[in-house]
Amino acid sequence: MNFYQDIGYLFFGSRLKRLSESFLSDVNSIYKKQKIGFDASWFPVFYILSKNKEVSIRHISNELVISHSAASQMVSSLQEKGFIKSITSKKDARHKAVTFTAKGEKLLKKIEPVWQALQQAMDELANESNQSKKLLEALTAFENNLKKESVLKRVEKKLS
Amino acid sequence: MNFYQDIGYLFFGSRLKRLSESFLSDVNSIYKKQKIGFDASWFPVFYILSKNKEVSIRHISNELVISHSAASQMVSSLQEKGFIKSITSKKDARHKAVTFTAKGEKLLKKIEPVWQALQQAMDELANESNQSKKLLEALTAFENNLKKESVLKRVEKKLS
DNA sequence: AAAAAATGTATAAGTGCTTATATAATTTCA
DNA sequence: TGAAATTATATAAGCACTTATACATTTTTT
Repeated sequence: MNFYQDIGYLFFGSRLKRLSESFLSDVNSIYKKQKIGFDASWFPVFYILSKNKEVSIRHISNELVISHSAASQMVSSLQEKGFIKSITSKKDARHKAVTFTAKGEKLLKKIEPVWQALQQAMDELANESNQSKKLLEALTAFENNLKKESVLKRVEKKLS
Repeated sequence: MNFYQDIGYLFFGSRLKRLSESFLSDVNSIYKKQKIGFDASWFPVFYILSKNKEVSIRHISNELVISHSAASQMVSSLQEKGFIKSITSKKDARHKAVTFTAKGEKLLKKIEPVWQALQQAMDELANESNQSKKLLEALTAFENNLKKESVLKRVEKKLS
């Protein structure tokens, strides 16, 4: 049963997922403690709108590399809560022009200091050891290697 | 807007998740092409049962660091498909003793060569550059730093 | 030995994605 | 110009988790 030894990468996926979930849950605790009515899952859309006054749903889905459907659902949800509004574009009636409401802008101002603190904390965390400092770089390198040749092709070669 | 610059770790979670999903989807393509009726999501339970003849649901949830509920649902699903069986333990009636059926054992034999090939492919992938070689190590270091002091505490310090 | 706490399990409801499908608006091109 | 392809969106259904709840069994405490 030799091949079980280095099983690391076979459980890789769930390990990554777990890490990201505990991270998000921590971030939500921060908002709660600061008494800010914000949820970490809203971050991506708020972040994009903080940089672009007006975006389409397709733009959001492209930026976040999620399905259009997911982006559409995010926007619907934030719209129901009154943080953003979306109106059909004048120029191209297929597009929705998504923007902050006044309420959304106000919330953005409140959360920006938290993002800043979070950013600093993560930077420090990443610098605590040489290895974790390299995590983002390692991740990028790994992703790039995968682009060169997919897991699928790599395994097919072995099995044929 | 200086603090937006190095936003890397704020999108960290979704990036990890995406990588793990594309990995799992690739692995499923492999099973399909090899005409093996197996799904990547069954791997964790099959793997654990390949190492332990008999396990409890609680053991599965601990090993995989998922909720008991999730483990329970996995077992139910694999049981419905006829790959495993679970009977109430003689020694402690709270436990279920989960084991392979003959059908499950047979499938295990079929997938083991694929796991082996996958393992080799991932090892090679990890060795293609110094940086991606370090990915698992970097991940571990990062996790350990987080254990020392949570993101929550780190951010609270900054904000107070 | 009885009461309280801990442990193991199952199920319901919720979340945030996915794919599949449908519909409308625009662009391309024969 | 009209038909076909593309683009943007919304919604339904499914998936794999989660938390909350309930319940049975065992262990611990007094």
